[in-house]
Amino acid sequence: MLKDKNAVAPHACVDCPIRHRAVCARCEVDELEELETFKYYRTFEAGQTVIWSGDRMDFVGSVVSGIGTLTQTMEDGRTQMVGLLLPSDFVGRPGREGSAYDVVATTDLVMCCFRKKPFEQMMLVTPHLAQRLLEMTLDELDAAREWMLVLGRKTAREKIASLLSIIARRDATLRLKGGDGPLAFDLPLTREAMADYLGLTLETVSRQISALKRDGVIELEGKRHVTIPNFTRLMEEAG
Amino acid sequence: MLKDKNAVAPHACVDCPIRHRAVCARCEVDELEELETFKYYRTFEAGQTVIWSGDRMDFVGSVVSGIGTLTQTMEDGRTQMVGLLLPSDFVGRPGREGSAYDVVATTDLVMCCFRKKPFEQMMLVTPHLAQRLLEMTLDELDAAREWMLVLGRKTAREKIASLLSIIARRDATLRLKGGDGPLAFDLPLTREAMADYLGLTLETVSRQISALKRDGVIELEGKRHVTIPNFTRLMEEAG
DNA sequence: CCTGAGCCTTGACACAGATCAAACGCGCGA
DNA sequence: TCGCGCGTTTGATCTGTGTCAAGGCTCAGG
Repeated sequence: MLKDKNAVAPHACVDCPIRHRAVCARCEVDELEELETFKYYRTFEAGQTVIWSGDRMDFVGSVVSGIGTLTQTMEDGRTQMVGLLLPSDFVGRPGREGSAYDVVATTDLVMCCFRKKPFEQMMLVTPHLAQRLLEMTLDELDAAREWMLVLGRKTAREKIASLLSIIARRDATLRLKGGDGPLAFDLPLTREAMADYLGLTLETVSRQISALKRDGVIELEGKRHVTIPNFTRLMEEAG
Repeated sequence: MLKDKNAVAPHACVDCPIRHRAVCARCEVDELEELETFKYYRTFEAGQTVIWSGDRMDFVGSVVSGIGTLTQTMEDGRTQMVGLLLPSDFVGRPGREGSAYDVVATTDLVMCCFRKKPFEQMMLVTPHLAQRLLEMTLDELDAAREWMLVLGRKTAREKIASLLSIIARRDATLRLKGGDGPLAFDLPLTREAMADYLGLTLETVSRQISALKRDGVIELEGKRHVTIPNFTRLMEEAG
């Protein structure tokens, strides 16, 4: 687990893999240089908690690589995932002291962090930063509302199909291959994490995945590697 | 229903009831004057559709008075409400052609609209506007995520209690009375609309409201007027 | 006054998904 | 190599909520 903990050397922003999709996407080179004066990297191992809900946060930042989750928990332990953090996604809210959610690294995770104070000040005078953050926030709001439909109105089978199609689509765009042959990817989430995302129990998740496999909608190799022979079929199953 | 259709004379922004909470909240007087050059009012009767999902939208705007809803519908008719529009809430997304949701007036509704093109251009050069919109969008995102927990993990009874406490709290802040005696308000939604918000059927909503009444958590006068004898108790029921 | 249309309530029953329980399989450390 | 732990699968049963159906209340219009 420790093997490549230090493999991620801090890079210059201009070489950053998320350069054109993160909050800094619209920044000019001189603005990037300013950002770099208060930027630092942090790495987390799979399973580690990045921040606890309510904890003071003195940074904001972007996911560079790996996958994280945003979850809310009730006193009695019921938990609901409210966001999936993928490379280029933004964490933290300018103008707020604490975190509203638990943030957990699902896989090994690298984050590009900015000290909050200077970031907030730079936002006030750098429209490129504020504009991009607004755009990203509006996209996240759309995604959250899409997810409300899934949570409120879809059946367990449709929920699983929805999740798979979202992961498949993201994966396809990340790898930017236009070829529409059978899609294949590794599930980045455990059955339990999927259950938390979908408002189900892990047993139901397992059963519905088995059912989709039995019905030929998906193929499984091991527990995690999924291939989608017919994406249209999957979309129909998702509603 | 037509009685006060024209009672809402266009007002000057400086006298606007939502002056300090809407998207224009941070604008200076000269900025308000610029906004007024491309602003107009529209009124809708209860039940009327403001925009259909997918329709081209040539304006953005704020709710001045009344209540509206944002809903998504699946082909087979299942619908999920994804947002409640209260006075000062913003409708529409700068930089997008069509509406992503159905927007419906639940009560008679007055909207302050801005032609989209000039609004977008003004946003680019007016940080006060963009900053405030970012802040409002972040708040909406938090509300949506809060709602995801309700939809995914709460029981029918908890869902109803959550909805009632949200409406009660908003109502209390709108009327700005610090007094914490028994709260009372009129439900602005039909049972069916509540069901759409909560991911339930209208029968279940009706049953759970009856149960909360039977258990003394709420009191009902007619079908719509609710009083909360003990707000803490209601919060406990909401989880 | 009657009538009909919305909206709401209540009951009986069915079923999707939760809960409880057992066992599998794979990887890792001893 | 064994054995343990974690993630997963599968089975049996229970239960909360959906579905279908009937009837009530209230208000507007004839």
